Amino acid sequence: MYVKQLAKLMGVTADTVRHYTRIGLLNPIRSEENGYQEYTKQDQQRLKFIISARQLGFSLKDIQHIIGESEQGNCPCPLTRKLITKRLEETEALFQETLKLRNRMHAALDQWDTSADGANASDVCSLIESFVDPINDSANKEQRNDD
Amino acid sequence: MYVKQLAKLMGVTADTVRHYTRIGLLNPIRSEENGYQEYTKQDQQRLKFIISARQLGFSLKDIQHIIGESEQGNCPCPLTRKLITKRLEETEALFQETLKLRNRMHAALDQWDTSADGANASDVCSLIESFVDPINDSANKEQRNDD
DNA sequence: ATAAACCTATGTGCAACACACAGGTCAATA
DNA sequence: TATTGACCTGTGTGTTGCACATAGGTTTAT
Repeated sequence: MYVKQLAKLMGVTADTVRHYTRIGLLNPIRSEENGYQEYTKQDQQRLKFIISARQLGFSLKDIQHIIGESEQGNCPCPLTRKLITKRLEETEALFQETLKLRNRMHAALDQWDTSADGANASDVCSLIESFVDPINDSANKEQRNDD
Repeated sequence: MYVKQLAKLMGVTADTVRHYTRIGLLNPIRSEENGYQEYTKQDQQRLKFIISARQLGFSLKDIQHIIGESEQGNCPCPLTRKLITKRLEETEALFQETLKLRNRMHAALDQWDTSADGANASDVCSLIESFVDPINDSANKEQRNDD
């Protein structure tokens, strides 16, 4: 089976399959007559595993390590548990950051809705330069003991 | 002012300043005696703008375009509004994806808490290969009309 | 003068692919 | 049989926003 067929079968792009092959996650056989990569059932199973692991947030390097453990005859599960814990922390952090960014963007759009496009010569874009984040504006943060 | 000093002053790394310089966002003057980049007050203002824009989710390329508009004498605000709308959509999508990923990871950890590290020879990692996502498992999705 | 500490510019690496390119393969047609 | 066209292939490079490594220059202390 050539790259395109495997890709289609597994619902990914041919470039993705080539990428996994390049970094050694898949090990097709180089056809002698035309130089094409020939993928076997094993590669197909392997690719399925990679896709599942990616869905759970593992990086390709994580997956390499997990496969490495497995191929050395060790049970990869402890490593898997350890890795997902780290990835979960990162995902949690990304989630929080993305949430905050989204809020900032909404706040900016709200503010810009009622502000004109005025252009001082001194700045680049008055909208951006005069944006005050109501969430992170320390004067408006939680307590207002200054009145 | 050299790169380190400007970076420290603005709360970013010297590498960040160098990066912005390399892609033309900052335009320091090359000192003739030692070949170092000399940053002016203008660069400092520009850097401040870049940092603000980054906080609002604009890409460096967005910022280049906005600055380009401004330097051509046009008001960049319409462009700014258009760009942030696009970026907000992307951020919203990322937010949703990250949320779903987080949920999948939690579900996996929950499931793995009560499942042993069993290792079938045929698979790479039984934890990953036998993970069933309760959220996306179509058999458990909303309606159960098959009974 | 010389050593140590600190700074600089430039080149490369990272993640996970997507894209561009040049050329090979295969079936249909003239 | 030759040729056209559609489709496929591998390999090289681009993407984003920096961080890191390297080699060397500057400055200060001795």
